[in-house]
Amino acid sequence: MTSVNTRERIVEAADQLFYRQGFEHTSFTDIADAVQISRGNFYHHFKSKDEILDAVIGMRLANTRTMLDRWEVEGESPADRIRSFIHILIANRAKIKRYGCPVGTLCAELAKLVHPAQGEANEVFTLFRIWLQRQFALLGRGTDADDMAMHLLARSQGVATLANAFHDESFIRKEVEQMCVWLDAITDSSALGQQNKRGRR
Amino acid sequence: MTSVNTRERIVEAADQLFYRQGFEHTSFTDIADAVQISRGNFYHHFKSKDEILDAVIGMRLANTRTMLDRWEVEGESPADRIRSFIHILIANRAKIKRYGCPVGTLCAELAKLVHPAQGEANEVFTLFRIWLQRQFALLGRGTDADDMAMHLLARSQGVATLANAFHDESFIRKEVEQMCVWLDAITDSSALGQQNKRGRR
DNA sequence: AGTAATCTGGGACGTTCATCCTAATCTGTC
DNA sequence: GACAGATTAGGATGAACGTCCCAGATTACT
Repeated sequence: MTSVNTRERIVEAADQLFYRQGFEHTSFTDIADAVQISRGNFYHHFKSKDEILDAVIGMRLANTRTMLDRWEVEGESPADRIRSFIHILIANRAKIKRYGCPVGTLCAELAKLVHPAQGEANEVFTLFRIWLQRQFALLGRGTDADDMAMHLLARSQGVATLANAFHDESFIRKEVEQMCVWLDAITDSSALGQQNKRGRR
Repeated sequence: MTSVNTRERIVEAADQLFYRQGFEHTSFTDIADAVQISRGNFYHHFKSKDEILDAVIGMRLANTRTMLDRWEVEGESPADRIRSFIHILIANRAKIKRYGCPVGTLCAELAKLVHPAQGEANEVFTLFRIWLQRQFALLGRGTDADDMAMHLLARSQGVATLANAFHDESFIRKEVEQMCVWLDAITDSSALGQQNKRGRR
């Protein structure tokens, strides 16, 4: 019973450390110190470091699914839901400035390591991609819904990368504004007459 | 005399390996094998691994400066020069698909390592940023030239990140096309009547 | 209360790593 | 041809790492 708790604490600590320090640069000792647990104790919960990574990715996938599902219920219109996606950048701006995007940086690292978990890490991207694709399709963009999903994903990634490199939060705000303008243009052209609110922030 | 050659070969091999495997994941043995040199021999050319990194970044900075200077001479119009920048993505599409953007991935890695050379690595970004800013200023966009430079940098980074994650070259082509469309819109609105050729690839 | 399963701590092992050291070889100069 | 400096090879070193092992401690079930 308490072991379940311990396992969760390990995964959560590893999640944070992998994000902040990278997967390879995070050692068992780092995680052990964070969870206040002995090193050798890990192997009762996980067979290897890679297995911890799998658990971390699994948790991220679950959290992402939960978040997207919530938005699908709460968001009034597809455009609103897409705006929710765009505003992740604002909500997480401080961490993005320091550590970049958790999804993008992990995928990039695992790609260089030629790590077996590469595919699972990319699944998080796919989750966003398919979700966005569905929203754009609902906006009447059936043909190029996937292109638009990828386009928006790419812009978010680029913003995170540069905000991190230049340590600039204001850049995030500017680009988020631009993305919303772009989205409004999409919305207006596909569903004429349907006015959409602007100028939040 | 031969030592200069060796030093250069070390830096070039390290450059490639840092790109493909990441800085931390590349060991002295890896570089030694690539250059066909003994391990202990490094310390006659470099005092530490960090010093090799400095040399690699220095070489990248120099190469980037050379490239940008060449474009400034060759490119007929500022818009042409910006198009040269955008087309880096096309020229390097195979490597980007496999390893991402060399600049972005290195900056992201060093940020997580809290590495002292972080600032120097970011300088490569700054080089592009200032160069693009100048081109946009020449297009009459004095006020928001820097915003546009950052915007284009971000989009390039995002494209590289996703092309790498999804292993998709065609996505690069699509987005490059879109960026050129965007650039043409900028050009047309700022310099009316100056027709610019379109539809390459 | 007693026993089996689960959990935990801490040390041991073998590997890899960056770095250092030293002896040998090469190179250029007088 | 001798000598000094530059260059090289390869082993030594100590630290850090992932992993393994096992003896206690705790928990759960009868």
